[in-house]
Amino acid sequence: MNISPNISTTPKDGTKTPRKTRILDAAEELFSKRGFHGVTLRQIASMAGVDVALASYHFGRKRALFDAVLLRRAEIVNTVRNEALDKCLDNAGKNGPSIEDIIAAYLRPLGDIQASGDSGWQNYLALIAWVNNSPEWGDELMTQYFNPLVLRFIDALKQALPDADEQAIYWGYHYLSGALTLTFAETGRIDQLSGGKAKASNIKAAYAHMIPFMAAGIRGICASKL
Amino acid sequence: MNISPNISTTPKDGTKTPRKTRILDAAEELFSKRGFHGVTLRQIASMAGVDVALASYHFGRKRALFDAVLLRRAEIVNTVRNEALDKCLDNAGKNGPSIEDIIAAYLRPLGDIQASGDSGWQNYLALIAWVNNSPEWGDELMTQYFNPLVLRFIDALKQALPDADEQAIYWGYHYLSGALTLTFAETGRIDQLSGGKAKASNIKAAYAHMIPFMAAGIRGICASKL
DNA sequence: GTCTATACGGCGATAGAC
DNA sequence: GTCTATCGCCGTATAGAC
Repeated sequence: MNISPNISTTPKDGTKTPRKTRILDAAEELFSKRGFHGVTLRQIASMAGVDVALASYHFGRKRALFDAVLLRRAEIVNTVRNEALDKCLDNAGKNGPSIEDIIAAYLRPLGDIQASGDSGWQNYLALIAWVNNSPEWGDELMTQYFNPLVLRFIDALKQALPDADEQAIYWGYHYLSGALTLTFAETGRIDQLSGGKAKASNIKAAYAHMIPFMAAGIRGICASKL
Repeated sequence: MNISPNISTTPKDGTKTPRKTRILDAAEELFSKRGFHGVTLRQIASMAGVDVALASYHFGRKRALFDAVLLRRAEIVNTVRNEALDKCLDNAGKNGPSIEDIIAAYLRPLGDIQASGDSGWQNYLALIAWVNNSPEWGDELMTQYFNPLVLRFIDALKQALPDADEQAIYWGYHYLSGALTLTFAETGRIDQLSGGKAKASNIKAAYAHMIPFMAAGIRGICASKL
């Protein structure tokens, strides 16, 4: 599936794309690297090659531009991931899908997006990582943009682990979420720490390890009485 | 062990603590909530009840103040965690400690700090979460302040899993790190998502689940051929 | 040494003229 | 749809009071 309908995926010919889109692209890139407060409208405008005031004209306040950046790709991500979850549930036998299948359905679309090499999408995912870890807006924005999908995912886990303590499942999701978003953030820390033996740029490896790790972890806390 | 020698742990009598300390406390709190760029020196000075210029007098540039905040508690955390790792290795039988023991030694001191209820320490941990997820400085600063401890921890894991693929261990650490720092961040997201069934304020639950989760996860990716 | 008052150049977001 | 103007706050430097 094409992950970027209606979205300029940072084409070479920058001048042909609408200025409004160029502003969103620039904002996405800068916000993803330095967060909301670390970026100025002038920097965004400069990177987009437009006048400062054009951003305000199109989007209003700085915060509204930030929201517009988040919103632009949210629907697409949610569609792709919901489809993956549908397929996972449909293809399962009468006992339902395995934990691995559910987690793979949740993660793999993101891995595909990240591995596509589209820098716009990579910036978007890094921005989500920033949002998720923000004490200021993490709760509000993640709830606003991704709650239905997350709740479906957690529900599938509950069905696959009918005897599990509910609280354990929420904590398991929380850990998965933290690990996932640190992977999005691409700080370079794992490269440094491992002396190059593990690389953040090796997206396939990141997800290939993440799926069995999280499945085993969730099984672990749901099996053990705490 | 006392986790806060020489450090004012946000006492009631705010006026008695040295102004330099009050500046650090205020900076710690504000940086932890809004990040480096989201805070101004004037806000910090105002919260500390001092003149703006005093921060510059004591610390120089804004970035130097930020570093001073990080440095202040880093040595203490590292000491406590190194001791926990020492004890874990000493107490182990000739086969060495289990994965669970190693992870518990790595995590439990942080759980104790967080559960102590000291708001200064809680702000500090939230700030570390911010740093860890920062594409701008995450790699540089985490390496600078915590690398020796992290390398010891990873080494202990390698010894406990002699047949494991090295890359898998680094990825396992990476996931643990992401989960841990999202827990520090206390965004309130897990409360919201679970409808109150799991609470970020329940630190004991967070760590009680985290230890078996991570142990099972690391076992999982080290056992399976990928 | 510790601290305050003040000032400066620069850039922030935004509104209003064009 | 575009640009200029404005006002306030930014980080920082400094002169001097205690």
